[in-house]
Amino acid sequence: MSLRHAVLGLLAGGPASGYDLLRTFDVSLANVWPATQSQLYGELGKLEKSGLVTVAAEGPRGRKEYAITPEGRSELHHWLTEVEPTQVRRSDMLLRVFFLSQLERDEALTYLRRQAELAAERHERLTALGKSVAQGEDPLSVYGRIAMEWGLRLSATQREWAEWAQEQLTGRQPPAAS
Amino acid sequence: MSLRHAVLGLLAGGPASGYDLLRTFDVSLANVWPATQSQLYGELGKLEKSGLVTVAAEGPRGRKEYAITPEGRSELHHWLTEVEPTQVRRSDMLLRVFFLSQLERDEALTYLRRQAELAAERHERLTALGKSVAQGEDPLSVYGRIAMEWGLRLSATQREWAEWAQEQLTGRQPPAAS
DNA sequence: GTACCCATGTAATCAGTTACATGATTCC
DNA sequence: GGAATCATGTAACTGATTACATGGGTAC
Repeated sequence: MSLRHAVLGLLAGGPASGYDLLRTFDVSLANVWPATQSQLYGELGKLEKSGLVTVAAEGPRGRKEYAITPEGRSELHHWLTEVEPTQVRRSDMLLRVFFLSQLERDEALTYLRRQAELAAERHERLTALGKSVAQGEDPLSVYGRIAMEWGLRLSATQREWAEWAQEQLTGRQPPAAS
Repeated sequence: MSLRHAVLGLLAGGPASGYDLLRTFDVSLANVWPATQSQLYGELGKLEKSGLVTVAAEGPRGRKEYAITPEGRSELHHWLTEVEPTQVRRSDMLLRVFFLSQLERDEALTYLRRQAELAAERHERLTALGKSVAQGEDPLSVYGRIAMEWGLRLSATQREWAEWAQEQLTGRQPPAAS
C-alpha cells in the first residue's frame, strides 16, 4: 500500500496533475517505487474518494490539479513515523544463487562475474546522475543525496560481494576490474 | 515469473510434494522468494500442464510427489544462464527517505536511527542462523554461504548508511551503537 | 494541417495474499 | 478418541503490468 503514500508525499510538495506526477515517478522515483500511468490515475481517484487529496483546479484538456488535504498530510505523517518499512524480499538475483549448484562451475562463475559487472555499471550510472544534479543545501537535496548514497553503497556492496563469491569458487583472485 | 523457477530449482535437487516444497520455502527460501501455500499448489499444477514437472508418485493422503522433467531442467538452465536478473526495486524504506523533508529534523533522525537498528538486528539474526547451520564443503553449503554472505553484507551496508545519514543531518557522530 | 505532447481513462491479465474448506494419517 | 500434522485445493481480493482508446492544445 505504498503507492498511495508515494503520491501523498509528492503532493505534499505542491499540487500537481496525474500527468505531472507520472513524470516525477518516471524521473525521480523510478528506482524506488515505479508506477504506471493506469495505476496512478486509479490511485488518485481512490485518494480523492477517501478525502486525502482534492481536485484543486481544472485546466485545459481535462487537466485536474490535485492537492493534498490536511487528512492526507496526517496520513502521510503517520506512514512516515509510525509504520515500519517492510523488508525488501524477492531478489531473483539471489534466488539464482541458491540454484547455482545445478550449473557447471564455469557457468556459475560467469553468472557471478556478470552480477559484479551489472553492479559496477549501476554504480557508474548513479555517479554520473549525481554529478548532473545540482548539489544544494536545501532539505530536498540533502535527502536526495542520502537516497543517492544508498544506491551507491548498495551497488558497491553487490560488486564486492560478487567478486568475493568468485574467489570462494576459485580459491584465487578474480581478474582485476577496470 | 520466478516462482516457477524457484520450484524447478528445488525439484532439480530431488522429487518432492507440494507440502515438502512449502516447508523448504518457509525455511530456506523465505528471505529470498517467499511463497504461500495456495500459490505453490497452483504453480505446481501449471508446471505439470506445461510438462516441466511430472507426478512421479502418489502417496497416502492424496500426496503427489513431483519430479522435474528434462524440459524442466532445460528451462531452469536457460533461466539461470541466459535471463538477466531483474533489478530489485520498490523499497518503501527508501521511499520514505524521499519524503523525510516533510518531517521535523528530529523525526527524520528517529527514522534513520530506527533503520540502523533494524539492520543491526537483521545482521545479528543472520549471524546466529549462520552459526546454527552446518559448515560443510559440499556445493550446496558453498552456495548457501554465498547467499548468507549477501544478507550479512546488505544489512551491514544498511546500518552504515543509516548512521552516515544521521551524521549528514546532525553534522556530528550519532550515539555509539552497542 | 499535421505531428507532437498533454491528459485522462478503461479492460484484461498476472502475481501474490488471506481466508475458507476438507479430509487422511499418525501419535499418544 | 482427540490433537497434531500431513496434504491438497478453491475463492475473493489487492497491487501491478500491458494494451487499448480517446481527444484537446500547441508549435511549426
